[in-house]
Amino acid sequence: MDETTPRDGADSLPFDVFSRQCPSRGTLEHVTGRWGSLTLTALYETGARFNELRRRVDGVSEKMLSQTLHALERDGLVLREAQPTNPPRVDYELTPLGREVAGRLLGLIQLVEGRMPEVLDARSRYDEAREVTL
Amino acid sequence: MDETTPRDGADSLPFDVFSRQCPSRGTLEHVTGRWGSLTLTALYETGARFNELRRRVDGVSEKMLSQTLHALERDGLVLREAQPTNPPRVDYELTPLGREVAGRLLGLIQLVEGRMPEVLDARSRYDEAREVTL
DNA sequence: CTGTATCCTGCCGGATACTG
DNA sequence: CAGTATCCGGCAGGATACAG
Repeated sequence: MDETTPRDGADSLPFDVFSRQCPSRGTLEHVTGRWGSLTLTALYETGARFNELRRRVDGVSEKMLSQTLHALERDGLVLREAQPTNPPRVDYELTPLGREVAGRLLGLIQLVEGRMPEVLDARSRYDEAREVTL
Repeated sequence: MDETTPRDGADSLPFDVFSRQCPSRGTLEHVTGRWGSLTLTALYETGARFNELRRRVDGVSEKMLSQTLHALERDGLVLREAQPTNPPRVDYELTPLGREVAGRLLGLIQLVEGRMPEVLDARSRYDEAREVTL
């Protein structure tokens, strides 16, 4: 593979996330970002209202959840349904595309969760090896 | 589902990424982070040396690539092989676990890349709707 | 070539207060 | 309840220089 080739099979890709200015990179960051991934997967089983969502995603602030939801809604991954009642009630749920993305994220998360023992093991070994040198 | 239940089926999970202090959250962030996801998938097809990797991941700085690689190596996802030659030569490649994770990431990335037309469409509609209101 | 070390800036993101 | 507005500290992360 010569160096002008970005990567295998990527020649014909209109949206290459490995290229700096490609808009797909921004979307990927929304999806995989600190709160984006958790928000999407939190909506996988069932939709939720704002505060319910806050409770599902432990640690997220109002501001960041709001920002995250707006970005995901703009990208067409989350659907926002506001009801003009009093008190106001807003439901969030995944769009079909959002569900596909969330499904993949869920798989990734479950893989990571399931392999945490290995990860923690690797960390111990890594840290131990570093301590000796120090 | 009462509010003490974290989420469906998660009762018995030792590592729940939805909980704030769980170490799995940190690993997930390494994996899905801005540079982590691109670095891992860039190594999927074949290992690479430092500068080759920098070229594959367009836009990453030396500092961030170095940091990212260290974090991934510590978590047992990337293997670092330094050869004591002059000039120095260091090869990076995925561990078996890293390959599994990268595979999932690759699927996610390809999904996003393939659906970018839909995403851009959704964005246009969203922005248009906002402009009217402003 | 393969990195660290240092400096510096922007903006991420938390806390708080306020609105409808 | 469902958010926006504002302030502000910390750190992510870029640029640069330097080391082995």
